[in-house]
Amino acid sequence: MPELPEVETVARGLDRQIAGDVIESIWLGSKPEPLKSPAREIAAALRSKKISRIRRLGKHIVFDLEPTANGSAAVQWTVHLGMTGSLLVSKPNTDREKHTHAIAQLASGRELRFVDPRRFGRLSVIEKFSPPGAEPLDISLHDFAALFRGRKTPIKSALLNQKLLSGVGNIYADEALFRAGIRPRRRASSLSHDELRRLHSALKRVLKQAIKLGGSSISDYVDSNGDEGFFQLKHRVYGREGKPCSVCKTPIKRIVIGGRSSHYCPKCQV
DNA sequence: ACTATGTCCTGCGAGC
DNA sequence: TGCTCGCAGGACATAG
Repeated sequence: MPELPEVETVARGLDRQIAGDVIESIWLGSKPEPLKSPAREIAAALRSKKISRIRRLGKHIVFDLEPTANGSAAVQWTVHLGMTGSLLVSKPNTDREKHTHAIAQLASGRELRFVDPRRFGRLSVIEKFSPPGAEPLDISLHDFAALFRGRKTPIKSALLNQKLLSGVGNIYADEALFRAGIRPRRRASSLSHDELRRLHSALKRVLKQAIKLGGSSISDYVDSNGDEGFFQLKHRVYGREGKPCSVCKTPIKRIVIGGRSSHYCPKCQV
């Protein structure tokens, strides 16, 4: 589910709501825990910590925790939402949703709940998190072009490779390729300079617009308030198989690339 | 080093 | 109504 715009929306919402709050304690649920770090390490690292800020790096939500007086080092708590994860700020007496795997009790009396039906999400504690790839909203055209040099893989797969770009997912890869007029199966190394320029610009444009609209709510994505996004209304190809292209009316095609469904207009994209 | 494929999990909608 | 199948925003491990 959550790609860069959705994760950005959640992180901004959390920063607005709970930055400055203190995690009094944490409850970690059930057997196959969605944890990268050991449970006791996470619990110990979060207990009594003040959250100085919350932000997005790649598709990760990063909580900066202030060091405590007894000299413990400053650490970060990272949350990856996987396909179906959500982080919700709730009143403590509200019903616990099914598939709630972690709850942080905050000093303000609220709770931060991690809910994830498919359990692909991950929680972890780390000294300083850094995403593996470049930040799509910041990367220069020069560096962007260099990412794809000599790569035989389809451009769609390259866009999804988090070691190249951190944050692009299936929806925004398809939407950016449509806006740039490039077919998803094209070999990454085959793109001309002009195509790379268009893709670089289209990707930033689509991500920024999606952030403005609070992301795409396809099935169960909601932000930290439980509110839906609206960018799904702006999708031109994703999820529109067989429907007419918004530009030329040609039916949108759906193919599978690297195991991921990929949507494009056979006339507008070359 | 790079690329393709399978796997982890649960839920939902389509089709029979 | 109720079953089975395919599919779903992601990211890893593994094999070639």
